[in-house]
Amino acid sequence: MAPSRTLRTRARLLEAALDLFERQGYEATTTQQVAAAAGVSQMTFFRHFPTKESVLVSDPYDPMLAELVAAQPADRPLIRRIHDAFVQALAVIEPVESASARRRVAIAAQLPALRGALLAATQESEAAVTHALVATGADPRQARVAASAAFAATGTALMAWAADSSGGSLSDVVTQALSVLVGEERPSGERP
Amino acid sequence: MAPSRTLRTRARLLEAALDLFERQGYEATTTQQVAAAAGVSQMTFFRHFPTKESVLVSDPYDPMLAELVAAQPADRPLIRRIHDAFVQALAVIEPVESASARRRVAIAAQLPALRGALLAATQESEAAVTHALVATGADPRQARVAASAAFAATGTALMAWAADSSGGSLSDVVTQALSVLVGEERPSGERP
DNA sequence: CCACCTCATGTTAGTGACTAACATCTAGTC
DNA sequence: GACTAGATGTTAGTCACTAACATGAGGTGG
Repeated sequence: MAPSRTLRTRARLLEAALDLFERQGYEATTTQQVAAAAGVSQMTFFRHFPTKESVLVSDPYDPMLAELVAAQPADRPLIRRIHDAFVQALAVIEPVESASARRRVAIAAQLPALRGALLAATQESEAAVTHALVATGADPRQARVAASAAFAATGTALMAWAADSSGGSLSDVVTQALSVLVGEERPSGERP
Repeated sequence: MAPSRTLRTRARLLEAALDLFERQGYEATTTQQVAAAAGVSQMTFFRHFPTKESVLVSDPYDPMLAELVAAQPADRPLIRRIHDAFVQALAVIEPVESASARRRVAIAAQLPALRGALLAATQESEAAVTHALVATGADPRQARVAASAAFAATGTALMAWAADSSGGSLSDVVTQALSVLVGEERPSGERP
């Protein structure tokens, strides 16, 4: 069963866009070129991706994240709950997305404007997590702050991960980043 | 001594832009209209503000922040140091900027794209703070994560502050936001 | 008071992201 | 082999932003 025409076109556009971005740079690549390389018109590009940026930033995992956050025991600190939910989410996401995600993040990490866009794009996810926390009785203001901090930390770590191709699994990097917030700060790892 | 022509034009543009944004919305306002309202050409607008967004997001305080961060005792946790530096910085910034800043943030808080832009704009400040921390011997990765988390939390709190005009001083809001990260989570405020 | 020099500004023309409206074409259905 | 819905094409336009060159106003030195 071949994927629907819509999905195939979208995949061709994504592939063409990543190729061109990597080869000639994001800014030097026009949406026209991407469309042409995928064999469609510019209009079709914009029907599949609302903006040029959106090729690099997509985040269909909000509902799962929110669920996982809500499932954490409510008596633990907010950031700890978010931390644990993220780690659980990564176990699911990593095997599927790791390849394409790294390409996208690596491209985005190079341009300040795109780094920002990537961070900005997490806002929906942030809202979802915040909502999940508030539903368990958390103070709304604190929940929002905790969520934004956690996403910022994760996003920052993600870009560092994509930039040094030195490796380390996605999970490891994110876990390390979040543990800075949870309060375990030590250059190496000994426990008092 | 009257301010230079450059500064006067910039001030007129800023005022005209805020007025129009508040009255007819950010997206519905074109840079042409802003320029016309300030009595200059569109070209002149872009000479004073590199982008339309930049009217709402400006951040000349990076150097001070970095200095204050560097001045914190190096044996304290990263986030605690950032927290203290922010509080000290606000004592200086608040009296000067509070009025215009609130207008700008209030406008930006309404549009998701602008909320993102505002968060994204803190990246230079983040870099500055990260650098200051690393200079004191902190682990670069941890420093970056801590800085991004702190700025995200602050930015989020800022937007909440500008949105509910219910008041509370800028310092209070930011302090509360950061204390979520420092690990003092309590709905209200009693101290153990 | 005039020539002069420097910048802020104006003008024009262009690129590129994105949108609206309407025409067309393709994939599966009956 | 028509039939219909959704994917695509075409065209024309708006708006943010840029490059090139022309003009204008301000203060300075003579």
